[in-house]
Amino acid sequence: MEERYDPIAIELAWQKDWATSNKYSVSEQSDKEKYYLLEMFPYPSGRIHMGHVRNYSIGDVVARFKRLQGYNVLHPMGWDAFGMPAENAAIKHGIHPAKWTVENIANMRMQLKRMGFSYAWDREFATCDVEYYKWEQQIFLQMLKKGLAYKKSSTVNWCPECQTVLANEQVEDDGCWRCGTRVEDKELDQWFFKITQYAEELLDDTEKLSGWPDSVLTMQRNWIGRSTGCEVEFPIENSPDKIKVFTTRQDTLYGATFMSLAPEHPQAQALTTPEQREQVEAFIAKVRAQDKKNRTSEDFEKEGVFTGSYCINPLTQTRIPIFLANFVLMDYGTGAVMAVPTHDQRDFDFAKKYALDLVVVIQPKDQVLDPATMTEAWTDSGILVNSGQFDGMDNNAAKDKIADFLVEQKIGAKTVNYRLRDWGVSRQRYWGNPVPVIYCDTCGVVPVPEKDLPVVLPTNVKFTGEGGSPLAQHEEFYKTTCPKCGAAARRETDTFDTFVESSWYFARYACPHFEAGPIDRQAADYWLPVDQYIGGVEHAVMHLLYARFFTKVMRDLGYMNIDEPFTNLLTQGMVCKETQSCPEHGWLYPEDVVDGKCSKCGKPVTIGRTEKMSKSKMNVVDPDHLIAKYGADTARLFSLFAAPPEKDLEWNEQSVDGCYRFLNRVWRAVYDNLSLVADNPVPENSGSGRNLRRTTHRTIKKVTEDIDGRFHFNTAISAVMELVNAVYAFEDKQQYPGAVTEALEAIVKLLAPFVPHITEELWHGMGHTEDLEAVGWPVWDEKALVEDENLIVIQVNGKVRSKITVSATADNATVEATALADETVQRFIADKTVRKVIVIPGKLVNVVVG
RNA sequence: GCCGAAGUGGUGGAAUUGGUAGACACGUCGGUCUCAAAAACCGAUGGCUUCUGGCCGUGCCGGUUCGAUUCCGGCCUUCGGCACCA
Repeated sequence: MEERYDPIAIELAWQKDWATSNKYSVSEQSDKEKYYLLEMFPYPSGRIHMGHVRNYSIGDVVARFKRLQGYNVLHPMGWDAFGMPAENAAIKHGIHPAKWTVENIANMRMQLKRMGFSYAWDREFATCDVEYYKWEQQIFLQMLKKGLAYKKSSTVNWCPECQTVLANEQVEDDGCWRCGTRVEDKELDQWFFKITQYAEELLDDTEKLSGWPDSVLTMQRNWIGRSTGCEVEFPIENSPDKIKVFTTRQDTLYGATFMSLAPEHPQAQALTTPEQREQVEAFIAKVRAQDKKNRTSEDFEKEGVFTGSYCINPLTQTRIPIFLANFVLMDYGTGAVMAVPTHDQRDFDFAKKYALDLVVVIQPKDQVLDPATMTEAWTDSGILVNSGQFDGMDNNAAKDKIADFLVEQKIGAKTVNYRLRDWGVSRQRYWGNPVPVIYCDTCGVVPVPEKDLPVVLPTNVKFTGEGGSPLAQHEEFYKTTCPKCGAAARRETDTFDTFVESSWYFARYACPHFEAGPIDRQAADYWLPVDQYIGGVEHAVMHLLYARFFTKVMRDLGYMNIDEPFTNLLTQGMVCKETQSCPEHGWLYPEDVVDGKCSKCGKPVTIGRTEKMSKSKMNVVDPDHLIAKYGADTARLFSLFAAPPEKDLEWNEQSVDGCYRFLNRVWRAVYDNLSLVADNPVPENSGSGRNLRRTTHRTIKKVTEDIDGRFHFNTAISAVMELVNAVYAFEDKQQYPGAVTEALEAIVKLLAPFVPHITEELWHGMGHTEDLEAVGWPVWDEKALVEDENLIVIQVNGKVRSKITVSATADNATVEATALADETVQRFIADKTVRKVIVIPGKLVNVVVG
C-alpha cells in the first residue's frame, strides 16, 4: 500500500533526529579534507524572510554536497546582533534591546531549524555575547598599540534620524544606508581604523581573488580608487612658502595657467591679500553654508574667488594666479589643484568664467587647437607643444619622462593617491560594543588595560530616544578612575560600528568557545580561510572590504595566518515579487488580494513593478506560510530551481506548486516501484535496461558537475526531473528491476542536498538502514555512459535538413556516405555540386553545396 | 562620463569548447479516469505559411566561419557600481 507524502510530519521527524544526534557538529580532529562553507549571518530582526531562505538554501546544498563527497564540512550559523533596530524597539516599545534581540534570535533559530539547514549549532554565537565582543575589545587594544586605531576630530557623516555617525561606505545617495534620511556634516572626535594603510594590499590582492565575481572586485577597486601621479611644488611669489598639488596629468604641467585651492585649504588665509580679503571671506562663508553633498555633485555651479596672490609654474616660470574654488576637495590629494584649462573641462569652464589664460600643450593629430577658438578642453592624447624639451613627444609617453624630470629638478615626487578613507568606527549608540578606552584629564586617552577587559555593556539603562547615547547619561558606566594615575576619569561612551563585529566573526566560528583569546591558532590554521562564502551583493564594498582589512590586520597582529578571508564568493540575487496596490488602501500584501480585488474594499487591484521583496512595498511572502502549506523541502527546491543563484529570483506561487508536484512525483515513483526495489537487484546491462542505466549515469555526471563549482542548481534539478520522467516512461520495469532500482536510488541520492528530508525518508523507505550521508555521493560509471549509436544531425549549407542514427563505431567515411545517401538530403543536393563535407564525429555532418 | 553585468517563446529559464536554439518547469489547449470536481496520467504548445513541405527567428547593424545565442567591430536598451578624485 502506497504511503502518502506528508512533508510536515517527515520533516519534523528528521529534524528531531538531526538535533538529538548533533549530526552536523564537526571537529578539526579528522583525516578528511576540510571545507569551510559560510553564509552571511543574519541580523536578528525577528523573522526570517525569503532572502534568507534563498541564501541559506544555496549554502545548504553546497554544505550537504561537500559532506556527501567526504569533506569535513564546517557550516556554522550565528547572529549579527548589535545594531540600531534593537535600540529603536527599546525606544518605541520599551523592550530592552538585549531582551528583544534574544527573543528574535530564539524565533529565527527555530525557523532556520524548521528549514532543515545542516548547521553546526554547537558553534552558534551572537555578536552581542560578551564572550564574543570582549575579544573584539582586545583586538582593538592591539590595533591601538600599532597605531591602526586612532582618534581624530573630523567632519563626519551624521544621520539626524539615527543620531549617529556613518562611515563613508554607509552613505548611499547622500542618505543613511539604513533609514534613508539625508546625511549631514558634523564635526566630531571619532575613532578611526587605518584602512588606508592597507589600501595598496587590499587593491593588489583583488588579483588573487579569482573565486570572486568580477563585478564585486571592480566595485572594490573603484572604491579603493588608486591613481598614480606626481606631487609638484609651486613656489609662492614673494614668499618662501610653496603650494603642493597632486596631479595625474604631469604631462600638461607646462599648460598650468592658474591654481585652485579648496576653500578650507590651510594656506588660504595667508595667501589672501588685503584688497581681496572681503571677497574671499564672503566666498568661504558661502561655501561653508552649502551642503557638502550638494557641493560635490557634478551639475553644481563651479565658482571661485581670486586670493590676490600668485605662484610660479615651476617648469615655465610663469606667474599664475591663485584661486579658491568650490569644486576642489580638501580631503583628496593635497587640497590644491594645478589648473590646465586647455586639457581639463572643469578648468576650461572656470577659466572662461574668470577670463584666465589658456595655453595649449597637447596638439591632436588631426586638428590644430587654438586657445582663441577652443570651445571645450582637449582631453584626449596628442603631441606635446609649448613644453620645452618635451615638445614633439606623445603626451602619454611623456608622463614618465616629465615625472622623472620633476624628481631630478627636486620640484616634485611620484606619488599614489587613494580615494579610500580611513574607517570611522565610533557610534553614539548604546547597543554596540563599548570602545575600551578611558579619558583622564592628566594622562589623556588611556586604553583599558587588558586585565580589566571586558568593558561590559550595562543593562540598567534608560531609553528615551533623546539626548544622544544612553551610555553618555549613565554615570555608573562612564564614571571611572584612570588606570594610570588613579584619578577620577571618564570612560568612552561611544560604541563600535556593528560592521566591526561582522569583520572577524568568520574566524571565531573556528573556535567559538576558546577562552584564552579571540582566536585559537590551531583551530584557525585548520579551518581558515572560508572556502566558500555566500551572501547578498549589497555587501560588495562595505562588509567584504572591512572583513578583508580585518583579516590582514589580524594576520599582522599574529592572530591568524591568512591573507584573505574568503577564497570563493557567491553573490546571490534578490528575491523579487510584483507589487500590488489598491486605489484606496495603497500597497497590499498578497493575502489581502482576492481574485484581483482588494479584500478591504473590493476595488480592483493594480499590479505594479516586480521589485525586491520589502515590507514597505508589502510584496513579501512569509516563509512560515510557505512551510506550513508545502513543507521546507518545497520551499528549498523552489528557491533553487526558479533561477540560477546569482540572478534575481521572481516569486511565482504556481511555480512553487510545480515544485511540490515534482516531490509528489518522486515519492510515487519510489513507492509505485517498491516491489522491484525490495530484492536489491543488480542493474542489468542489456536491452532497454542498458538505456535506462545510461540515462541514470549521465544524470549523475551532469548533476555532479552542475553543483561542483558551477552552482547551476536549476539545471541540476531539471536533470533529475528528466531522470524521473525517464523512469515514468520506462516500459520494461518488470524485466529490468535492477536498472529501475539504480535509477530510483540515484534520484534519491542526487536530490539529497536539495531536499534532505524527503530523500532521507524515501531512502529508508526503500529498505536501507544507514543514512544517506553514510552512503555518500553517487559516482558515475564511464562504461555505462558509452553510446551504442549516435544521432547525427545533417546540415546542408548550415541548415538542419535531416537526422540519421549510425553505429558509434562507424568511421567518418561511413557517416559521410550514409548522410549523403539520406533521402531528404538528396532532395537538397540533387541538382547542385557538393563542394565540401564536414564531419564532426558523433555529432554532425554539414554538406556544402553550390 | 567611466567601469561591470545582462538582453532568448505567453512566463521562469536551458544550450559547459563555435556544432540540432527553446532542455526542465510554469501557464494554456486537448484527451483519459470520474455522476461531477480535484488529484493523477497521456498528448500538443516560438512565429508565419500555399502545411507528407517550406520560410523566419536568440536587442539592432555589419564581419569572421562550412556552421554564430556563443567569436570580432559598431550601436541601442535595462540593471548595478563609481563620479567636480585633480
